[in-house]
Amino acid sequence: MTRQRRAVESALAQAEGFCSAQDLHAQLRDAGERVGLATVYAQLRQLTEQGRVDVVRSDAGEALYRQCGEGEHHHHLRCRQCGHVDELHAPAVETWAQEIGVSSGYTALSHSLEVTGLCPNCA
Amino acid sequence: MTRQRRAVESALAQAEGFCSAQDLHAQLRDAGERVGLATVYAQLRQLTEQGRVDVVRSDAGEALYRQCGEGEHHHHLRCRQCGHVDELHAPAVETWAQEIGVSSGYTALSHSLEVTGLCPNCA
DNA sequence: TTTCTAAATTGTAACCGTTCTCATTATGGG
DNA sequence: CCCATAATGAGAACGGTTACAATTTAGAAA
Repeated sequence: MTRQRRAVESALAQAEGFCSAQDLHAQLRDAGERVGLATVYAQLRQLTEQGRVDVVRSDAGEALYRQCGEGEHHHHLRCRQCGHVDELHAPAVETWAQEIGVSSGYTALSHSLEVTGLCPNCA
Repeated sequence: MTRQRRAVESALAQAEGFCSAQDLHAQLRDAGERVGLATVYAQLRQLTEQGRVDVVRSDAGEALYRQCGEGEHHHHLRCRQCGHVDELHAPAVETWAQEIGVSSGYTALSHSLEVTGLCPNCA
């Protein structure tokens, strides 16, 4: 348990929702914590392997990280054309994902869902 | 409508499920079609903008493409530890995603869903 | 506390998928 | 057939991520 490890976890906890490794690195630098970028990546990989953070990929291909079990979980309805994003809440999908995983013997379940289309303005 | 355009569309149609730009490029090369990698990317971008193909990101950050409206649509249950993937079929989620999009005025709807966890072997 | 060893850290270089550049080639209307 | 316009594509550039190796650090043992 090193100073850097604590710093990364703390930065993740402070961040709301998903943020990239480089965001975290910049945030730590701004906060005066000297942590190497390679270390941020290493910590994030460990945390991911332990199932303590979720990873999704942005459209740009960047990896975005979020602490598991944290606040509001929701999904996105995104326009392919203009990039506009609405939030979706779908309790039925939450329970479905949980149950389908459990029934296959999986644990530490998480999921990601995105609906894409053309919004009224772009159609 | 160029020879290369037809070749890319044809390769996409032949491919089952998602495949990467580089896969398509290799497939075309093997089939004797001379198409530049940059052209494959350009075509895929156009097709994506038109909503004729879906894009998802693999865990490695590669963009994977799939023709819209094509055959079997399904989702994945993936183990975070060993990478094992099971296919999921979820008619209820399909219709939910469709309806939620339509009710927001969206058209040309598509969606992606992935459930992750630790499989029985890795738990 | 001091010493020691294995593990963590980190700057830099490499990697790889993707995008950009721009000279070349092809298309299709007139 | 000609020409203006757009598409093509080899190679360079780019950006996020990972590998590497030298240095530093944590934590146990003495």
